[in-house]
Amino acid sequence: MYADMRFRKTQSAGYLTNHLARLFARGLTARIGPLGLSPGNFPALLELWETDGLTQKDLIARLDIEQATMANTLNRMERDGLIIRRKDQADARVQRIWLTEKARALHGPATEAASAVNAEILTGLSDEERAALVTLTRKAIAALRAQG
Amino acid sequence: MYADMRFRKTQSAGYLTNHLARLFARGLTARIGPLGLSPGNFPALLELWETDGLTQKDLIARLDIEQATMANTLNRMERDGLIIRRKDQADARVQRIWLTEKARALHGPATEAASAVNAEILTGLSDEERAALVTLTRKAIAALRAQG
DNA sequence: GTCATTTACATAGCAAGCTATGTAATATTG
DNA sequence: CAATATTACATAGCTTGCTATGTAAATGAC
Repeated sequence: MYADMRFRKTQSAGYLTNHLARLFARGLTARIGPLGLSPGNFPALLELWETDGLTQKDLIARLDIEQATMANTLNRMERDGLIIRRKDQADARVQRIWLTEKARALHGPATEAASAVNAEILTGLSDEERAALVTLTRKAIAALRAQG
Repeated sequence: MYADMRFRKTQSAGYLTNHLARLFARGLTARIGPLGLSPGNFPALLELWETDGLTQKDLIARLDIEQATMANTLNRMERDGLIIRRKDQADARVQRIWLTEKARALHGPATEAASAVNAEILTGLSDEERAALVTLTRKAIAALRAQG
């Protein structure tokens, strides 16, 4: 009489998005691992390639990542020779994050690798479908940001 | 003369999918935490609510999760009183996974919570857009599965 | 100007993903 | 049937996300 209302993973945006995100992460790990990078570095690197010398607070504001997560990621990046942290002159609480020469040199190869992963993971979709997926995903995120 | 070809996070399916997946995970944690569940339990629970007494290998095949990840998740679920593991009669290498009464009782509340999170995170999208997001995401995943 | 509050960051500890490797039981092979 | 290979699972150790909490510096209140 009534439709089957069980929860179906193949109809759940949350379930599917988690799965697709893991596929992207696997692909990115494979492609940027040889460069000495891991997926968690990527967000911070993108911001710093654009604007070097940001503070941890700046990065957090741009990336929707928790402060503690960023602090730990920056620790690993410093350990791996991608950044150095220098105290801000005006405010001793603030650490400014500067890319090393090594990290600057990885800009081209790393973003090319990321683009390749995007193409690879979305091989099953047409150009229009890929554009739609990007637009819808961005729209969902933006709506949440707007309302808080 | 030429378009700016920098990698843009707002145009990257991988970047955006990772972000959206984190938003789903945060929402799910908030909603199912009070039930004594966490997001990582959900995939295994969905399969076991459907078919109790699966083996770890069965779960892995259904979920595209690595064997070691599943073993650790099952350890936590056992610790938290959601499952028990019993040796298979025919093959002593095999552990069959059985839901506890507690876990069976959570079927309704947990799937309702997950549905609520899906609705909540996608408030910015129309019904048609939500359906399109689900379809595109599923299609991308399916294409990768098909080719291996 | 001192005391309380806020800010910026660090640390501890857990979840859940991964790869690599170990181990016991079963299956296969000569 | 003994030796080898394979299978099913466990364990170690890493990354990256989270919450909760600690700490030093700067700011604000009186």
